[in-house]
Amino acid sequence: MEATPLDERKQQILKAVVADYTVTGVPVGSQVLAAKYFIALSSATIRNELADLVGTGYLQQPHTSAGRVPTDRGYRYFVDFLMDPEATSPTVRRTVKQAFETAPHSVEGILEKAAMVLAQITENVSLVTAPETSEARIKHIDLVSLESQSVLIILVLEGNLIKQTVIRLERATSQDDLSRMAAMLNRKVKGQTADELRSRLNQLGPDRDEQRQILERVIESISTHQAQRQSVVLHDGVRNLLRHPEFVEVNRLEELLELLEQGAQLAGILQQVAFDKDVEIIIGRENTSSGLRECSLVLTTYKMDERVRGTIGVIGPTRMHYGQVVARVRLVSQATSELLGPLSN
Amino acid sequence: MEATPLDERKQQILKAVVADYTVTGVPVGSQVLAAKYFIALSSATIRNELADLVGTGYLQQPHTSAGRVPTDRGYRYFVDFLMDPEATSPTVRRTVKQAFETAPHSVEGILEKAAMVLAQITENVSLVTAPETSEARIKHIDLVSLESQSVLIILVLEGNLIKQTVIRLERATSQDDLSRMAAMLNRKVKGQTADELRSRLNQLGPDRDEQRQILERVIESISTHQAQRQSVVLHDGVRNLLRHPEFVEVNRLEELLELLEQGAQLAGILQQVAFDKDVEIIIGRENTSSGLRECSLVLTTYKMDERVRGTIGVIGPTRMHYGQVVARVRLVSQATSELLGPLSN
DNA sequence: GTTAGCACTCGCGGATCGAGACTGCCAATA
DNA sequence: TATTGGCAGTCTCGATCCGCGAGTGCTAAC
Repeated sequence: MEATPLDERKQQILKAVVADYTVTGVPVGSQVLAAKYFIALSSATIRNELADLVGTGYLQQPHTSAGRVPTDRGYRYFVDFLMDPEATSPTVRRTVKQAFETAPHSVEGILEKAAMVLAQITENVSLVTAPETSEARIKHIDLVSLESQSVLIILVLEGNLIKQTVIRLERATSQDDLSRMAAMLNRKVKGQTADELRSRLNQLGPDRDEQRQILERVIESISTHQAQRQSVVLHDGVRNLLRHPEFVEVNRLEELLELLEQGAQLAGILQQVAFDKDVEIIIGRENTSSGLRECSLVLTTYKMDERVRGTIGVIGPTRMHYGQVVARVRLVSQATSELLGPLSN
Repeated sequence: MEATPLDERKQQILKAVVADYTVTGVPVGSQVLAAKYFIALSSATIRNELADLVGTGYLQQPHTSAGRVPTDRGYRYFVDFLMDPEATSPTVRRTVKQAFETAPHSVEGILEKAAMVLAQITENVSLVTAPETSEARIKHIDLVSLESQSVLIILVLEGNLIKQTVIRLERATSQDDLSRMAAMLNRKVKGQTADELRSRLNQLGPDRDEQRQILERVIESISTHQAQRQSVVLHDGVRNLLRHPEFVEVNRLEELLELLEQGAQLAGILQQVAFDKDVEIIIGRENTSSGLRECSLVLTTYKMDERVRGTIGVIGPTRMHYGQVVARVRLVSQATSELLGPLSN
C-alpha cells in the first residue's frame, strides 16, 4: 500500500466509481463506467485500470465477478484531491433559514435547531457538542434561597447559557442577604471567565469565606463541562439512518446507537477534531471506535464571538455524498455561528 | 367478539400462553402447554380449549399449523385479570438507587436520570414528559440587561426549574433599574402560579406598563409548555429495541423513531393518560397512532409536592413481560416522586 | 368431557439450477 | 505500447423444489 500517485485517467475513473457508487449503492462495473462516463474508452481498457486501482488499494471487489467499490483509502483520495466543491441549493438554504427563524434566544435552543436542520438536510445523524464554557464570560450571577441553608446559584454566561447548582452554606442566610451578596459578586465577576476567576480567587481576604465558597462552586459548575447531562453531545436524525441500506443489518445500528446514547466516547472523538481545519472528514476505519468502522464523520466547528466554541457535523454511512454533505455542514455551521454571535453581547 | 367470560381453565391456559410466549417469542403449541404447564391434561384437551380461545378472539395462529399467539385482546384480558403482581428484585432496586444518587438537584436532571434508569431496567424505550408548569409556584425572578433594550428574564419555578426568555423594552434601562424592578417583582410574584398571576394582572395600574409587559411575558413563558424544545418528551433506550426480534423489520423501527424524534404526537398521547389510575397499559392497536400498532405502552405518573406533574413510562413490543415492567415503572415513578418532593421547598 | 390416533397442512431450511453480470486473459489492431 | 473485441470462466442472486417437523382438527373410543 505504498503511496502511489495516480495518473490523470486513474483519478477520473476513481472519481467516477465514487460518484456512481454513492448514488446507486451498487458495485460499479466496467461497462457502466464506459457507457456513462467514458464513451471514448472501451470497457476492456477500463477493466485494466480498475485492476490497477484494486492492486493499489483504492478499490475493492465484494466478490470475483462483481463491480468495484471504493475502499476507505479510495474515499480518502477522493475527498482530498478529487471532490468538486459544491454549492448549496437555494431550497436547502431556505430550509436552514426558516428553521433558525423560530429558534429561541439561547445557546441551547439554537444548537438544538442546528442539530435538527442539519439532520434534515443531510439525511444523516447530526452531532453538535455543547459549547466550551471555561473561557466564556460571566454575564450575571444570582443567588436564590431554598430551604434554611441551601442556596441555588444561577449563572448566566455569554450566549445566555444558564448554569445552575445548589450549595449548602454553613449558616442560614436570608434572601435579602443573599441578594446583597449577589450584587456584590456581580460587580466582581461580571465579564470574567472561569479561568480568570480561578487565578484571582486568592486575592479574596480570609474574612470573605462565604463568598469564596460560592465562587469556588461557580468555577466548578462552569468547568465541569456539564457532566450532569447524560451526554455532552446533541444528536438528531437517527431515523434517517434506517433509510440507508447499509443499516438493514441491525448490529451496526445497535453499536452506533450505543455510542450516541451514552455519549462519552463520542464526546472524546469530537474533542479531538483539529480546530484549524475547515472541515474534517474521518472515513470508516480511520475511526478509532469500532462502532464507526463503517461510518464516516464530517465535522467542522462553530464560533461565538470569533472564537471556536464547539463542534458540529454529521455521521453517516461511508457511502455518502461527501461533496454535498460538506457543503451543508459548512452552511449550517456558518448560520449557527452568525446566530450565536449577537448573543455574546 | 362478544364479551365472553372465560372459565377458570381457559383463563389458566391463556395465562400460560402469554407467559410462555413473552419468554420464548415462539408461538406456543398444545404439546408444550401440556408438558410444561398442565401435566394433568392431554394435548388434545388443550387443543380444544385453544380452538375456543381463538374463536373468542383471545388467541390467534400465525398460520394453520403453528402454535397460538395472544391477540391484543388476549393481552388485555391478561393484564386486567390474570397478571400476578410482581416484586422488584433487590438488584433492580439497587440499580435505581445508585442511578439517582448521582442526579443533580434539578427537575431536568432527575427526570433525565429517571428516563435513563427506566430504559436500563426494563430494556425498552423509556418516556418521561416534562412537568406541567402552569400551576407551578414561582420561586424567584431575575432580570439581566443584555444590549441596550434587550432584557433576559430568568425565572425559577418550583423544583429549581429554570425558564428563560428575552424581551425588548421600549426604552433603555440600566441594570440597576432592572435589579430594582426584579426585587419589586419578586415580592409580588413569589409563591404564585402562572394561573394566579394571570388573573391578578389587571390589578396593576396603567402606570406600571413595563412591569405589566414583563409579567405578561413571564406568564407566557411558563404556559407555553416549553414549546421551544424540539420535543416535550424525554426518551432513552432506543438501542434496547434493537435487541427485540420484532424490530428486525426496519420499517416498524422507523415509524417509531419518527414518533420519538418529533415528539409532538407522542406528547399528545401521554397527555391523555388518565391521572386517576395507578398504571395505565395501552396495548397494540388500542393505540391511535399507527406507528404504535405493534407496541405497548406502560405508563404512570410522577408527583411533586403531592400533585401529579407528569407522565413516566415505557414503550416496547406488545410481547413484553408486563408484570415485571409494571413493577419497575412503578418503582421508578415512586423514586422520582420522592426525589422531586424536597425540591419543591 | 377427555383422550388416543391419524391424516392433513404449512412454514422453514437446504439443495438445485439457470440467468445475468462482470471479470481476466488473449490475441488482434492501430 | 496502449487499446480493443472476443470469450471462457466465476460468482451472486432469485426462483423453484422438496422433505422434515411441528402442530392442528377431526373422529372414534373411553
